[in-house]
Amino acid sequence: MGTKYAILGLLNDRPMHGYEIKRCFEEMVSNVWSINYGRLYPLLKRMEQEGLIKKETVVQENRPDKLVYEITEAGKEDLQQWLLAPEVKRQIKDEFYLKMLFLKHCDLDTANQFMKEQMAVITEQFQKFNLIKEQWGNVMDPYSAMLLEAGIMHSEADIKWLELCKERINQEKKNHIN
Amino acid sequence: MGTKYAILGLLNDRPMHGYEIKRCFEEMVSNVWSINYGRLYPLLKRMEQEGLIKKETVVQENRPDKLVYEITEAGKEDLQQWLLAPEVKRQIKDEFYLKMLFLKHCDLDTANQFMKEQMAVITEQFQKFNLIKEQWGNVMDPYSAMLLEAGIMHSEADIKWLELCKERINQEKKNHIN
DNA sequence: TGCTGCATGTAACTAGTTACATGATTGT
DNA sequence: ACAATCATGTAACTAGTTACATGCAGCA
Repeated sequence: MGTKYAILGLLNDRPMHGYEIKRCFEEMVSNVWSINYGRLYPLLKRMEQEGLIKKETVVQENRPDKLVYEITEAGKEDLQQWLLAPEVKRQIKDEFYLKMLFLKHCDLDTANQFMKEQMAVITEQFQKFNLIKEQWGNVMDPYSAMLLEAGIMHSEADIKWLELCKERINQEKKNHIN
Repeated sequence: MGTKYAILGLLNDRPMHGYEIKRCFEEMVSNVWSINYGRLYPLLKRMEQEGLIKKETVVQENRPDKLVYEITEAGKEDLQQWLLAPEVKRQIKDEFYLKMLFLKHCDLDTANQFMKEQMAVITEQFQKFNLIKEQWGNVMDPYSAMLLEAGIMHSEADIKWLELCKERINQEKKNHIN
């Protein structure tokens, strides 16, 4: 349950309300995780019942009330315990790779068209990451900067891989004609 | 729905029964996708109802009957349509990255211990991929070989990234003491 | 007047996991 | 005698998505 620990990890910095947690997800961990309200609010309730976090209602003027959640000692322990175990079952699960595998069922033109468009998507992502690094790299906290770096390095790997696939597929499909 | 298209993609090669599809998942796409029987069998039924695949019962001696599924024209069209659109919402979603982010909540020793163990896991994976490449690379079909290459390149990226993180975290946590 | 942001939530849904049930055959 | 392989399935569960509902504030 990554989402639970992502929430605990964010709350270990400082207490936050749901809306704020969602914002944090978007700006800090969007590269490697995401959440939506339909999952967030019920999960916060459950985590409070389990004693991992505790709630305080903050009444605001001209604004809806905020339910500010704070991590408890039990929550901190749970987080630390999760944190220590390395991830063993890792997988680069992405439909992009599935599509690449099934390019074997396409003709060469269609395959090349797909790879061209996918390459555009990935390089755009790569450039976006680099722009963020240039603009915010100096003021970012080092751990968020690390995640950004992971994004950069993996899009770079994808670009190189796509280049390799292009060559191989073009060679393979041409041989198939002869 | 990646699983649906993974099944269609496999059946586009040749007709298969459920058990066989599961085996194919394990040996061909396990690197980028996976499935379990609890999802597979009901999904096959649904896909048959939707007219994407059609079933034929093969009676066997000394073995349970097989339900062999074949892709239909509608299924082929559906597959092709999915195949053409590049993946735009891409994310390296893995709890490993989350854990790396939350190493900020650990002391230096704990963080180093985690990174050491995680590094062992990733290099083992990397070596396993390379062993498969050496042993089977020449006889593998080029598209499966491509997926293997993706696995290699991404574990390589993770190794380099972890190395970078080690340096940064050690520097950062030492500064924090002073 | 209408849009965006703040703030919390639910209902209905899809996707995926785990554990179990059945029962024969083949290999150690 | 026991485990693995072949073969299909279901029930109960967890995880995650999408769309909707409410309502006020501030801005163009």
